[in-house]
Amino acid sequence: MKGYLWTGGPGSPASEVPAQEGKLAPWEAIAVDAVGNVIEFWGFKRNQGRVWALLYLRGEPLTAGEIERELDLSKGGVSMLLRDLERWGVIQRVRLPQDSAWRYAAETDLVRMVTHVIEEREAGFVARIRADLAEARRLAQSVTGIPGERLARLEKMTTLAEHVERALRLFIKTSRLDVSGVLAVFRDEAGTPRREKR
Amino acid sequence: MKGYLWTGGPGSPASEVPAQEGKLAPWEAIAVDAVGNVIEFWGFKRNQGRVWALLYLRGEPLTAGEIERELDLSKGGVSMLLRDLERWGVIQRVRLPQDSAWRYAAETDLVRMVTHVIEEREAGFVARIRADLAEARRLAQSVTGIPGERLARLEKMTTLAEHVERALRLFIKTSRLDVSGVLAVFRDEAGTPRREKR
DNA sequence: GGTGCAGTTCACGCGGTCTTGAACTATATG
DNA sequence: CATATAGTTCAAGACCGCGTGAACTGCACC
Repeated sequence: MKGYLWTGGPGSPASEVPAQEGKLAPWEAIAVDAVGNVIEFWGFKRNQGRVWALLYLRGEPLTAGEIERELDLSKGGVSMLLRDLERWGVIQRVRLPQDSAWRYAAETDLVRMVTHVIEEREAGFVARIRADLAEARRLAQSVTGIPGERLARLEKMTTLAEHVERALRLFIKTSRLDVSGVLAVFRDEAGTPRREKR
Repeated sequence: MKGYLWTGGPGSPASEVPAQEGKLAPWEAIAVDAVGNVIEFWGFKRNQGRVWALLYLRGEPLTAGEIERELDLSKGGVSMLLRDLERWGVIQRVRLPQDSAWRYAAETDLVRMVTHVIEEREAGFVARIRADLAEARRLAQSVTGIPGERLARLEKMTTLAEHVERALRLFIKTSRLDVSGVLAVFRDEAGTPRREKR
């Protein structure tokens, strides 16, 4: 896709790194970006992942200013990112005794982290979907003349949502994710003639 | 994060549907949109989900033109959406004997569907991340003076990625997702003074 | 009170993605 | 072969989220 920074050819990659790299070691940069990519893939902001990764790798709490410099972000941006992360329960704000500025530390218990996030984000969303589907089902049932087969499909979707929601809630409580029952219900389909693949 | 755009609350979802809904029954519209939202949340296009949902609910294969009308999409858009879905193995293109146009049918085996998608999308992505982290680890080890504690954290991240990748691959093979070993490794952390929430 | 630094908020612009619509190709039908 | 209909491709534009940077608040210390 983008590739207009490679005009120099494969010759000398490291020598002409744009400007100041802040202070990030190369290995840190790679790791931080990798996490950023995962997180983005998950539907969060890339930089949220990068900030968390930096804090996690460093181990010790950093100030907003340090993060700003290390990751080359703007002041305002860091502020918002940190606030988001704090709300997710993914970092913690700590005040060192003699220091005048806040510092931020990554939550290191990944299980707790994932639990938290699912609780605040996924669960609510899934519940919402489940409700919508239930509503659709209710409406559909109140109308005559709908082929039972279609209703069945709609019901299948609702129960899928219900199962997922249940599995998530259970995961939040027990930290154990069990999806065995979720998809089992749907192992292929009875009643519809299998189509041949083209 | 994204998600505050969907239709109204459970109160009046169907009442103020924009303009002409084509021919979609209200309950269909709700269900279709619900799926669209899920799919969008998952990182696909909203309309990909809507198209699949429509086909799934209808049961019988539809033509591109019908989809276009039902969901009020453009011709070109439908064409691309269908092609995407077909590549994912999420719908199938069928040619009815006497009909001159292609028709499209939803894959009804949800397990196979999810397997497919994970295979093409997630697995490759996770592998990529794993490789990046491994690279970072390699680089970090070749440099002296890095606190062992930091290396340990980096290693933790890599093994997490490895475990996830393994779990996914296993899921593709067996249709059984087992994450018990994935997060267990990370149950909290020794060495860092945890405590006090803000 | 004044100076300086930490942190927050927000309008704006950039960049990316999705959809459209029109031009084009392919395929059937008389 | 001519015509119509189905399907594809792609450039242009609409749309939307993100990060920036500047203005602002709050706080500490002199």
